[in-house]
Amino acid sequence: MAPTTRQPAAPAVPPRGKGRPRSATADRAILDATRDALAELGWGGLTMGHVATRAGVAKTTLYRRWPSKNDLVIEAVASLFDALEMTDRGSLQADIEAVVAQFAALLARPETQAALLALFAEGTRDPELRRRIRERIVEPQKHLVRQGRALAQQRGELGPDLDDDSACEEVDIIFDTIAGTVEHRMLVSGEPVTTDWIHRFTTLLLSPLAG
Amino acid sequence: MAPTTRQPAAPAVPPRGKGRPRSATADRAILDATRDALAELGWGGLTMGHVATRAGVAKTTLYRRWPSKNDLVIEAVASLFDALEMTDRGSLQADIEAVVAQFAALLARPETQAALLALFAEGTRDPELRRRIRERIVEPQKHLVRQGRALAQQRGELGPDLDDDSACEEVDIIFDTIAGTVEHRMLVSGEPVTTDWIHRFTTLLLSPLAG
DNA sequence: CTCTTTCGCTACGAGTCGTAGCGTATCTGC
DNA sequence: GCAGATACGCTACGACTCGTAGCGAAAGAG
Repeated sequence: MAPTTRQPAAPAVPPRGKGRPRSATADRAILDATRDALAELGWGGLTMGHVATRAGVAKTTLYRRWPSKNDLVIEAVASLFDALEMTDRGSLQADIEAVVAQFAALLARPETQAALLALFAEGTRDPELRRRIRERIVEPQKHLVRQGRALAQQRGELGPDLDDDSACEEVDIIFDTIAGTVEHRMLVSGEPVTTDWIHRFTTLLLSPLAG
Repeated sequence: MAPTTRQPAAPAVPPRGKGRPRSATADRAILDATRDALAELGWGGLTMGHVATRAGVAKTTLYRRWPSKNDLVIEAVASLFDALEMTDRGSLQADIEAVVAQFAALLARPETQAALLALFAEGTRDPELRRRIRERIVEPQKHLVRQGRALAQQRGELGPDLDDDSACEEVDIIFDTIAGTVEHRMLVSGEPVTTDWIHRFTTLLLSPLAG
């Protein structure tokens, strides 16, 4: 596998150029085929040729849009995470539990499991890929933590930020704890994340406030 | 990549058979070469042929011992985790901080990073591989949690187990939280795990006891 | 010394990778 | 309309990796 990952991947809005525009249908077919193939074959079994055939598209067309498997998969997976959202449910604990439940449901999907960890694995060796993962997948999740924090501050459950730096670090530690723990339980330990487990975990997480 | 992962891999103690015994030197050379190649090329760049050449061994010899890349890597990586140990430092918090520091140092090694996540990724699709990972890598770590728990109970920092089931679940949740959080911070967020961060994380983790 | 197993070496078919060249299809600007 | 530009599907290619098979030589066991 080459260093890879240089291009900014397929642009969301193709620049209205001169010649024949790229087929949006093909884009969707390719990403759908990628997710299907991931669920069925896993990361190691996913081949560009296979995706192309399944999408009813020439292999060349894949490479015109995404220069490597990483770039293709990151786009196919990232869109799944767009569904995550933070809704005001009246208390910090309830808000967290709802988001964790959404996150767990996402990680239960077969196409998410192998893909996410394999992307993380490649990311440890490719700083550019890691940057894209953080930008496209991790940051949107971290945003949920900030939202929940702001809501809790409005309710008076949390005090206001002391300074920006420590607030930022606190968001980081909370985020790594929630995401890391849920991922580890589901993907490594391979045990289910039930509502009961979520409740106990969230209680543990919030106990500094209770005391 | 085939389903793989059927054989119990190379036996620790070769059965004293009749003919020429397998070279223990070759075993060590192969595992060392695997770790080196992992650090240098990552999971995707690691090829059986490359490992064989680097170890000064025929490719056939690799396949006689480990039937696939997974089996080879799991053995090469698992031995690194044997170094983790729990020592009595006088308090639960100090004990945890010491173990987390060891764990973080291990995850900082380049050969551990890509390999661990790639193994986890394959494990999501291969139950047998996941079982071997849990047996060879996860269980030894979980044992540290049980040790720390027992020490804390001796000191009176923790009450005795109520029943076996809930104790077991508590060990699970603690373990997933510690391992998941540290892994997520180092391997996904890509941020350093300093002694200061460890202290703050451990304090958060133990706050239910403080209150 | 013989028997058994492992050793390194070479070669093989199958599969994947990423690229190049071709003729065709489709959209834009004149 | 028509010319230019671009994307399309298709085919073929060399380079690489995979996992296996067959060989003669080496090394320990009895």
